[in-house]
Amino acid sequence: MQAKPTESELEILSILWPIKKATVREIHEKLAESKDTGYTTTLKQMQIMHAKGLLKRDEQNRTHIYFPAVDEQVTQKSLLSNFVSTAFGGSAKNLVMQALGQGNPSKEELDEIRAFLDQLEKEQ
Amino acid sequence: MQAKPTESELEILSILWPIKKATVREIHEKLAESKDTGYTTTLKQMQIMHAKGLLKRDEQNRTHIYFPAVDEQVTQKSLLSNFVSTAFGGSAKNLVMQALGQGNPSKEELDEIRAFLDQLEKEQ
DNA sequence: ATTATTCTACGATTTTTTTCGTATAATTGA
DNA sequence: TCAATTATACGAAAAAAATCGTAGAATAAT
Repeated sequence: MQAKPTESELEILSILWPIKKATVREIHEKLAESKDTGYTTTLKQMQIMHAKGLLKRDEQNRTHIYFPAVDEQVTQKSLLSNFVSTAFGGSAKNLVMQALGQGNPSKEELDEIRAFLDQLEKEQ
Repeated sequence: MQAKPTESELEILSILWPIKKATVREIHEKLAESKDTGYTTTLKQMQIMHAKGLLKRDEQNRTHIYFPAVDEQVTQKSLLSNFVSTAFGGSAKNLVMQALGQGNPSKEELDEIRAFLDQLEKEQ
């Protein structure tokens, strides 16, 4: 069973998911845009994540390369489920409306969501 | 400025928001359904929340009565905004679709959401 | 070839969050 | 009335999460 990533572990995963792989330094520089911690902090964090099984890494070369070891969708799903129940009293609808309200979605996105709603209903 | 509630503070707020007010014992018994911590732990937690300004309380009687001091929607909004950006790379749409997918919403809820989408689009 | 830079590993500290024990006062009930 | 129960307050400890410094090895730059 996969432990829930902490806040700062999630930051790292979020960077890593889209780009698939990265060195500690690359991650660190991304992080540095928004927070102000030392390089070894990022390094240590990623080592811990590796030990926990959240990241994989290639140790062939001196500069290790890290990969996500957990699937983005799967992780999001479990975080979301936890979040909905603690922050939104279990109501996905409330969360959805709030999210839409502040997300400023484009017409295209709205249409995608509509299509998705239709499909959901049909499946039922 | 309002500090972000921690995980277990959020559990307490979630109980309190719908029922508006409660004693420590009432909260504790609710919590006891899902976790297994002592009474004084809940008490202390609520005292801390009071000190932080997350809860108000009426100290008239020996058994204090606690109230939420932060608005549910406002708090949810800020938590959500944080959550979307860390867990969903800032894409509200992705979060919404994932939430709908697992929420198993009823036809009524789906319709509400559709109406909401229409309204959003009109506003733009 | 030397020096400077860049990495990892390791251990430790700091900070934050959660939990609990004990003392004391108020209330309840036998 | 006197013992048992139920509250709060307070301090502290335990647990979890985040941060950093230093050492030593590999690589790069001069």
